[in-house]
Amino acid sequence: MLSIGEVAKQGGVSVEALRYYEREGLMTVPHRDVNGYRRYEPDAVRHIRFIKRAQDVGFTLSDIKDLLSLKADPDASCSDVRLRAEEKVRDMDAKIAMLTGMRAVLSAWVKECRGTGPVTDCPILDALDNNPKG
Amino acid sequence: MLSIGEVAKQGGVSVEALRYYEREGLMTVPHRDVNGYRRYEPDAVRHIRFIKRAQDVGFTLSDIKDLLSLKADPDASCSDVRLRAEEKVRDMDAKIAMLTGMRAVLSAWVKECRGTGPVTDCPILDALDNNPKG
DNA sequence: CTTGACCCTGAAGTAAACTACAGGGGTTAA
DNA sequence: TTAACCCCTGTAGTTTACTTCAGGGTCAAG
Repeated sequence: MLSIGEVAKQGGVSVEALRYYEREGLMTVPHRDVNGYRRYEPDAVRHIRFIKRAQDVGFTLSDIKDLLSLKADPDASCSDVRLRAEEKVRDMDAKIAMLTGMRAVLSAWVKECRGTGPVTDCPILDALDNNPKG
Repeated sequence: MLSIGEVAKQGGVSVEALRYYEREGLMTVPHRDVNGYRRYEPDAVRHIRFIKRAQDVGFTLSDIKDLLSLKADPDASCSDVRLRAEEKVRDMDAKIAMLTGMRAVLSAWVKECRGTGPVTDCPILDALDNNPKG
């Protein structure tokens, strides 16, 4: 049995984050010691790492809550999980596409700028002002 | 002279957003009519569109406030603007790289999943659990 | 004279994922 | 016994870019 501090350290999160996960229903409520301290099974560390890895590939805590209930549901199927993952991949594709587009526009403007001279004659500001110089 | 509703419509933002920009110092305080209503110069629409275009290429309102003060500063140079833009491009590159990495990992997991069978034998959950199946 | 469209202020709510703070108790070792 | 840690609760703050709400004034048309 581990204290909250030990779980936090081994899981790579803060103690406050653990209490937050508990409040948000991402973890089963741990047992309490006589003094009121939380006591975790060693398995809790694995659980935290699951959450962290899921975050690392783009899932939100809300998504993760959903994944965890699938994981715990004997009637759930593998395709339920795959659907969530595919949707997340699509979300990321959309974000990447949007960022890539913005990046392209902005870097094109940067290229037009010699970087010298007064701001009154700046191609970037002109572009933002919709005052194409050509 | 335009009412706030007219500026909002022509600028493509909400009335509340305009008042918000004013509070945040992104717009010069407009004149007031006898009844207390805001009265804008026609130029205000151009100003709003500047803000929107800057948002569309990834600048935050805080960045934009900075850009606007450069724009208004006769001593500012074009390179000041370019530095901001280059930094933003770098930020976006970092975000794109992070998303692309996450996407790659997740979609690799998806590919391992046949999408059939019980959740107890799901390669995606196994990966999240750090239980490589091979 | 009332209905509807517009305007005003100030404060609070939203999402996400925590962090920080106030105020207090438990444990251990020098 | 006092310092140095650890733990507890509950509430509030953080960031961004607004939106929503409560409560109320203004104005033109019918």
